[in-house]
Amino acid sequence: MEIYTIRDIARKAGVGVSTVSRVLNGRPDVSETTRKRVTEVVEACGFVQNRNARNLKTTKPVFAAIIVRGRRNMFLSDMAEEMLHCAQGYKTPFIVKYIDEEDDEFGAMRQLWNEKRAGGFILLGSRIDERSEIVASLGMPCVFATVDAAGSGIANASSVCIDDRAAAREVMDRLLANGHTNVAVFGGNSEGNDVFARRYQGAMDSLRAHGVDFNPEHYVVTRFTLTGAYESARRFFEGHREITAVLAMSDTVAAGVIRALWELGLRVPQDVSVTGYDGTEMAKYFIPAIDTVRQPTKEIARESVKLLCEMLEGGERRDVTVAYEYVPGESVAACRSCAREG
Amino acid sequence: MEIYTIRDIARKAGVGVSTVSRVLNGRPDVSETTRKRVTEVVEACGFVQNRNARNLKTTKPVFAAIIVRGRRNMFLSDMAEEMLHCAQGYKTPFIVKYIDEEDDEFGAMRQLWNEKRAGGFILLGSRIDERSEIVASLGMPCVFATVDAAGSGIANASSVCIDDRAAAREVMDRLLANGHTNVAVFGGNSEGNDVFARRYQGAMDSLRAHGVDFNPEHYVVTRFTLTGAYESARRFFEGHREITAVLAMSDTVAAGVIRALWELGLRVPQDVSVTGYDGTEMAKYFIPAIDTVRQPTKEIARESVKLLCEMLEGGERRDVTVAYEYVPGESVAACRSCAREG
DNA sequence: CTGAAAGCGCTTACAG
DNA sequence: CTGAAAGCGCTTACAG
Repeated sequence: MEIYTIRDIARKAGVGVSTVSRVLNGRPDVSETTRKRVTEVVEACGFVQNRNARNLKTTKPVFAAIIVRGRRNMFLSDMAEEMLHCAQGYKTPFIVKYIDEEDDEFGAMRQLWNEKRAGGFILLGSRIDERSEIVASLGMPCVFATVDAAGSGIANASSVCIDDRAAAREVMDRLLANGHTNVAVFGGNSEGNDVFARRYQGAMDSLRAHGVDFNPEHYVVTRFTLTGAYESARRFFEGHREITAVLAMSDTVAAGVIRALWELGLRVPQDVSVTGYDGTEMAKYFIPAIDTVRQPTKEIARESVKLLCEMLEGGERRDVTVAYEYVPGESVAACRSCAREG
Repeated sequence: MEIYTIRDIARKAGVGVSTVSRVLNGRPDVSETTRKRVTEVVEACGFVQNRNARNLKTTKPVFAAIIVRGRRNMFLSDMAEEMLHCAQGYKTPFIVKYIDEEDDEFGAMRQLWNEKRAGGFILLGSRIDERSEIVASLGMPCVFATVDAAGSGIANASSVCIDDRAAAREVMDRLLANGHTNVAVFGGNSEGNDVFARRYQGAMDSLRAHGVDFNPEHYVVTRFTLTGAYESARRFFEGHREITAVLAMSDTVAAGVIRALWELGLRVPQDVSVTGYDGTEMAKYFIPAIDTVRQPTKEIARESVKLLCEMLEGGERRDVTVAYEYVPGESVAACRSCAREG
């Protein structure tokens, strides 16, 4: 099979290359006869446009790009899919760019921007730190999804998220209401100013409000995979049988923890209560179903797309908070070994 | 922030564009002084190459591309990652291209080939059907991973897979050995000649060998998601309480089925045994852990990469069969309601 | 409605 | 070791 260029097609159809280009791009200013002839040749040859040449030449940005960091994260991939779905209602075409967990989303933005392909970005699974200065320097509309950009001071960045601090506080409130005072928290790095830090703060808010002390040793930094969480939990519970509840910062982590407890002979929720976060399919179908905080995927997706399109047309940056929902599962129960309070 | 081109860098550094290009691509034929000067300017400007221009110009294929269809499939994404890892041992750079479950992997190949970017392909989550003619017509080395291309007649396609038919047969043998004669099979479309058909055949082989009849109603075509499997199972078990075991064609499907059974008050494995397929993390951490067939990810990845590189250097097509392994879990038990045989 | 020409940002012989 | 020039395959004013 040969590789045809637009010139080959033009020659075969007996027209100029500009005409072929017009047909290919569905421009209206081509006669029906010509269009038909060109189309036939294109199909007969199985011609495929070279996107590199196209993108090189097309200098005005025509895309909005959704950058997803961490392709293994179902919560994020589902969100991206949802965004693509919402985007159909707008004139701007959206593309999704998946990058590795360890890759640099800001570098990816740079690249896309440099190729004048993207006029705006939605960032999923990103965080706001020193490196996000690049967002400010690029100067084009960006939306951080599931991350709060309110205090970031980036003039061109909006954000859509739930109130993570309040959500984590509510989760801890519920554990405390069930009599659990020896709670371990499994999450990401709690320093900085990202979602994990916020959730950590929320959990601490709750404990503080109830006058319960928190032993820093009970904060476990874990990878956000089943295996990672499982191993962290196995290690942790060797020496911490006093714990009666675990607040995990993702459903995946919660599942890994539950399995580890199960192997240690501790039943959930009878012996230990465990909560998750995100509201994924997994939380719903795991046995026991995991109590979790549902981040409203569809709504975050819809708002993010809307916000970006607004900004693309000159709108101001905004920070949108959407409502989270505590979804009861089967993984939390009243503490049996604890003295009843109140 | 400005967009710089290679010309801008050349001007600022007081050299020609060719020299900048040489530095950028790490060519040896540049003096150290010049290299240093150029590098400094590049960094000061935060210059990023335009890949479109680069790829347009670079006409000889330099990549091997791994095309993964279905990004939600952990089994496949893990495999792709593993392949990338193995590829580091070879001179050919590999790239991964994720496409949607519903997208056309052959179209993606065409595009990549058309842009002269890829000199060879590994296909993950593909199938061999009429449309795979395009593979033959492209004529470049291809490897189907986890799919058997032995009978495909495609002269440029190798394959690496387990013996799916034998594996499914072994799974069914084990269920029969546990006394289960009323087994339902949850899988994909069993027609055609792809992995699902092979697994189906394997299951039937076993039943036939043991003289057990199979009611076609007990073959359930399901989506390969937790929700899809859950819903199929809920529907199916409404009217099929005679079933004492389920052979599912993926771990995800098995998990969805187990949850559905649980909600119907049927315990796994006490009331119903369930087997999965693939050997994923999920199977290991689910409660109960799911009996499954482990496809040796690392080995399939390694063999696929090796095979493609061989072919790229003129080697012949080959079909490699790697050993699968039945991984016992906690989801299969002897049938209680069945009359003991033998 | 149509075509010839310029140019997008690179790389790569080619000549020095 | 270095630079000027041609050209990758498109699109887009521009002129007819």
